[in-house]
Order: sequence, then C-alpha cells, then structure tokens
Amino acid sequence: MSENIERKCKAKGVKLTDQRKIIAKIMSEAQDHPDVNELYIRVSKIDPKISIATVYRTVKLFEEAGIVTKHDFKGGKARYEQINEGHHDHLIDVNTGEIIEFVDEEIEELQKKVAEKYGYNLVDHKLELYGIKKNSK
Amino acid sequence: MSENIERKCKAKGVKLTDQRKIIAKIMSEAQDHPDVNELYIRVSKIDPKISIATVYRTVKLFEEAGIVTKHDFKGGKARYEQINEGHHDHLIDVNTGEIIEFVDEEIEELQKKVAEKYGYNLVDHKLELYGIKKNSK
DNA sequence: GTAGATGCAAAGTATTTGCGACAAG
DNA sequence: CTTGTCGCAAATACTTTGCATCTAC
Repeated sequence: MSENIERKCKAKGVKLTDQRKIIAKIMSEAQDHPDVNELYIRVSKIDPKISIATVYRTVKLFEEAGIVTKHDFKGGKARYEQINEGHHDHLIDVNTGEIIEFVDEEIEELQKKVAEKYGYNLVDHKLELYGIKKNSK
Repeated sequence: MSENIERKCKAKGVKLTDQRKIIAKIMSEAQDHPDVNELYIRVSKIDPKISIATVYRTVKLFEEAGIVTKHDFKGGKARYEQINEGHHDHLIDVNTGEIIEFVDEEIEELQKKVAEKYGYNLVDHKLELYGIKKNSK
C-alpha cells in the first residue's frame, strides 16, 4: 500500500525520512478523510516523538507533490485523502458526518462543458453533496 | 437593495440594529465574494466604530437566517455572498482569482439523482470549477 | 423595562515558522 | 559533506467569547 506513496516521493525527488514513511503508511491505510490532528494521533501511536509540525509540513509537501488532496469540508479543519487512480467526489451525511465517495461521469462531462462555455480549460473541481438519509428518524 | 435583507431580518425576528443595517447594505452592494476582513474594511468606511467581532457575529447570524451563504474557497478564509432568488455555482480562474457565477440545470438534476441513488435527499451542495482562461499567456 | 446586541480585549483554534540539532543521499 | 528535515516553542491568522454597557422593540 504505502510503497505506492514512497515510490511517488522518489519520483518527485522527495527525501524519504522515517517520519514521512510513517505518515505515508497511515494515509495509505486510512479509509476515511482525517484532519491533521487525527493524523497526528494515529502517527503518534507508531512513533510518539513525531511533532505535529512535521505532520503539517508533510501533508503540505504531499499535497504539492500530488500525492494527497486537501478538502475543506464544513468545520474549518482541513482534511486529507490519498490520491489513487480514481478521482471521485463526496456525498456527506449532514446528520452523521459520514462521507460517501462517488463518481458520475455525466457530471464530469458537463463540468468540462460549462468551463468551455466561459472560455476556460477545467484544471480542477470540487463537488460536495450534502444530504439526509431517507427513512432516517 | 438592502431593504431585501432588512425585510428578511424582520421576517425572522432578527433585531435590526444600525450595525446590521450597514452590514446588510454592504453585502447587498457587493458584486464579489468578500471575506470577513474585507467586509470589515468596507463597513468601517461608513461607521468606523463597528468592531470586527460584530461583523463576525452578524455574518454568522445572517447565515443561520438564510440570508447569506458562506464559501470556503481556497485560502482558508471564509467568504460570504448574499442569497438572492437564483442559486448558482462558481467557476474560479486559478490565475487571476476571478470568480464567475453560473447555473447549469442539468448538473443540478444529476446531483439529485446521485444522492437518490445512495438513498439520500439532497439538502445542499457545493460545486466549484477551477479553470485557466484559454488563449491567456 | 428587558432581552438581546455591541465593543473591547482576552482566549481559542488551526496552521506556520525560526532556529539549533540531526539525518538522508 | 551538504542540503534539507525535525522537534520545539514562539508566532500568525482567523474566529469566538466573557463581560460591562448600551439599544431596539
């Protein structure tokens, strides 16, 4: 799993320190979208000496290297997620905070079309749906 | 323009203070998406005694009352925009920071469909496109 | 008159940074 | 070796809050 990230680091000429390896491992294993503090907690279980400043520096580094993405969902805290092959968007349960990942090719297509219409080349996008589970409560 | 916001305040039972009237006016006139500090600067030109705490409290209040929306575009700072009849999304020029508002009914429809598919009722969404102007540079 | 609003400054969060010590290539 | 990284604590940036005072209704 995390060899993936380590490979990308080497490809980008990013120095592979022990701390970065640990953070890479944690992010590879994460099935959710942890914020920096959450990452710090998980990382600390493996190496309690790692400082939160290093976690901040590392996620920023990974983001610039295109290894992880940053999300600014509700709540102010930045949350991170590893980038794999498949791009996807998020459906967020406003009651539970649960996050569902999805892809919809049709929407992707339309987005490009909209950008075109205004004379732009789409380089990135963010789509978040906020919903309430049916039949709940 | 701002009578619109003032009317909504009354409808919601929100007390109409001088400060709130001024902030409402500024937001009504804003054609852009100012952050709190920017609002504070504009508001200060009309009444220099208003504190930034009041601006924070007021935008939050307006947001809860459904009068303005909060955006978390890149950059960490929350930015606000008045809610008018028409909902719209944003196309952001990654080079200039310019923001274009747009609506695409087809995309709106598809979003509902996606939420449905996962058993959710869509209550809100956020769509941001980031693009580069064609033929620029 | 009274509940709620304001200003100010102090307190919180989230994130970044300067610096001397240290480690990867 | 040399350049870049780490840990730590101090510094920033943005936002919220306690409290005494004031004001809209």
